[in-house]
Amino acid sequence: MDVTAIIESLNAAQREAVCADEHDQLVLAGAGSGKTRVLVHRIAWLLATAGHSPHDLLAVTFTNKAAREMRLRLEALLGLNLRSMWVGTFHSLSHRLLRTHWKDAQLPQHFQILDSDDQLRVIKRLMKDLGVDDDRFPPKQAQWFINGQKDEGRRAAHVLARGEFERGMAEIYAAYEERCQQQGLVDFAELLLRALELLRDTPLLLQHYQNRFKHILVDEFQDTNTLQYAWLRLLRGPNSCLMAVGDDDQSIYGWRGAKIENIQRFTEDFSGAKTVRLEQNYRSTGTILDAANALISHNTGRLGKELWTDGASGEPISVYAAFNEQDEARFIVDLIQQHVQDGGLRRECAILYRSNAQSRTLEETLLRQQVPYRIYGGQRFYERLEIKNALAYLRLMVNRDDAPAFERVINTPTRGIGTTTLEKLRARARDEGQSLWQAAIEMISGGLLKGRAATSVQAFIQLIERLDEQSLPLPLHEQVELVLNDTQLMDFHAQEKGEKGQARVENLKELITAVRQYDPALPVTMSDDGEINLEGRAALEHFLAEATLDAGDTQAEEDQDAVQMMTLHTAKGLEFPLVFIAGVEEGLFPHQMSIEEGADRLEEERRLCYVGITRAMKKLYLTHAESRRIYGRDNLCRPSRFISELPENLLQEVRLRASISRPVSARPQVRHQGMAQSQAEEVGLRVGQQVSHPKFGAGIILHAEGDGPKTRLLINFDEVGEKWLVLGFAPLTPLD
DNA sequence: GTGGGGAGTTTTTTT
DNA sequence: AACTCCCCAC
Repeated sequence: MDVTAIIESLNAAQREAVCADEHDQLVLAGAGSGKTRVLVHRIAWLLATAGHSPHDLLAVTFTNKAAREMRLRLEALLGLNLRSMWVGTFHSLSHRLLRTHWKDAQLPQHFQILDSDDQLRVIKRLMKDLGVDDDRFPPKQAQWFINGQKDEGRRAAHVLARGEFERGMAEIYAAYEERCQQQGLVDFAELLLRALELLRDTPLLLQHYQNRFKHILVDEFQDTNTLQYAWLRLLRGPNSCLMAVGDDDQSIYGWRGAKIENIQRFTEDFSGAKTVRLEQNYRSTGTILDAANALISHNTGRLGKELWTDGASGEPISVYAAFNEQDEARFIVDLIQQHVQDGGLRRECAILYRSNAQSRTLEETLLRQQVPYRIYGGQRFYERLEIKNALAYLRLMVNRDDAPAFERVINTPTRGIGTTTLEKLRARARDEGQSLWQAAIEMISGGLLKGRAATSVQAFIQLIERLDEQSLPLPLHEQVELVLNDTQLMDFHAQEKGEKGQARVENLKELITAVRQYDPALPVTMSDDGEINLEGRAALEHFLAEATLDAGDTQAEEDQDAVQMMTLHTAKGLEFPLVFIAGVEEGLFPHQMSIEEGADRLEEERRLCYVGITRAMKKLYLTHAESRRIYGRDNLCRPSRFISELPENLLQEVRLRASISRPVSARPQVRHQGMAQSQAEEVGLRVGQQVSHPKFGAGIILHAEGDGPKTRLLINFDEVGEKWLVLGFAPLTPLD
């Protein structure tokens, strides 16, 4: 590797961070300032110049995607295989520690990971058993409470409960803690907390890892929560360095426990730390950066940072005031079509929005205009019902005591084991302190179940035992295939009516493919006396953990050139030449809930807007609607305060030009600003509707006043401009 | 065990 | 408006 060439390609600030001496560092990396590049090059520098081995380094990210990308870029840059280097998410690294040191962590060897869905089920079950009133203590809130406490590093015994509600919650937490321990279940927050406690309470282990990791590098540091920060501080040994890379202005996850304070106090906690600011932006035009800088300057308590570019200032930011969300969608889609007509690609365009509900209107319009699009977000592959059913069978094969898995498939597909039987099993398990599996076996052999129930439960037990035995010597994907067929899960979902069943079967097939391609990267632990079996089960266990920790993409990657649609949160870290931010209205963005929650939340919304703006490379559009249907009701909306926080000289109000619009088939219904519904419905008109007039040509309805046939319409005609016409007299034809 | 009907909910998302 | 959850009837 030519280190000199790499270093020369960096700017001064980047170079300072990459080639820094071995001390703690805080790298404040503005949007588009080459953050990942610095991280990757720093590691390369440590390996090539400072003489470290990959074994000495630990790189932590938040998402699996980011971890994969980092490893990939490093391997490409160095031309090395970096399997010995720890690169992963807080959760995957914690998981690794716990699997390796399960005894010291006081966990059963085959502990299972609970995803949030399973966690909620466990909590609901538990509350039923405890007889807790779920009106006063909603299970979702209990889950929120428990995770929140764990994220703060607090065990049930340490909860500071004030008031009846919190005391109740704390009791649920304590019972939940006990049940998870008993069943060998570990939720997401528990992975981190347990790993932290493992290191804290096992000095030799801590020393070992502190000595090993000479350098710890963290990405997206502004998103760390209390627990993650404690984890980092513990793992950084007396002779190690921590490099935290992040951007306080892009901290947008406070609502789920991220502590922006962590980045703000970093240099106090690590007193020798140097701060490097990366402010030169390689992504956006000067105009876009000026707007971003101006917006974020309205926040308080910033560490301070100003983005700049030596590139062109580019086009102004366009602001469009739509009549309603349909008009907004049409405006956006029109411009995208124009972009494509001018030779651009659809994938260069991104539509960003605050909440998922906004995607529907946009989708409908794209669909109608036959513009291919891709939506990010939504249900992920390993979270789908049919996939979770399949995984539950596999989990039972690995660990018979896994109660959530047992409950999920005991009667899926239906095999005549109803609530009554299940309740008996639960009662027995509870009274004897057994797992459901044990309870089932003992009740069968003790003759405590009668008739059909006994037969069915026995058959279920035998099924699992047989599958376990038969699948053991098989390759992983054949194990899964066997399970899908012999449990009749495939048939069960195949006979579900409608497209749903079809899709589920497809997904199950997809699961087999995914397993076939799965490379567990296992250290080969096969013993001489041919215990291939052990190896086969270990592979399955790895696969199951990975499926839970990385729930997969929302949808299979499509090669088609498509418009990119996602929430502002999802867009963080991405960039697009052409960006639309839709629904920039008070109440929606900033969201009403954030406005009500106070200044901190509002500042977070502003950071979210900052994130959105800085996604744009060349051209940015902000759109807002005067009227928007939310929860089935029309609301009048004011433009967002964020728009007025942008310097006016950077903005350009988009004049309505109906001529750029193509006709769309909005359902002919009018319920807007007093326009008479019945009258208008007859002719199929509504505000925002495009119409044609024999004399004035094509135009678009801007306003409606009055009632019945006397309704006055303000129409902006392409050729002759704005005109007031009376509905009853004007020969208007809707353009659909 | 399924399906219909009524009531209640409704930001943002990863692990 | 659209979705989930829960209860009740078949």
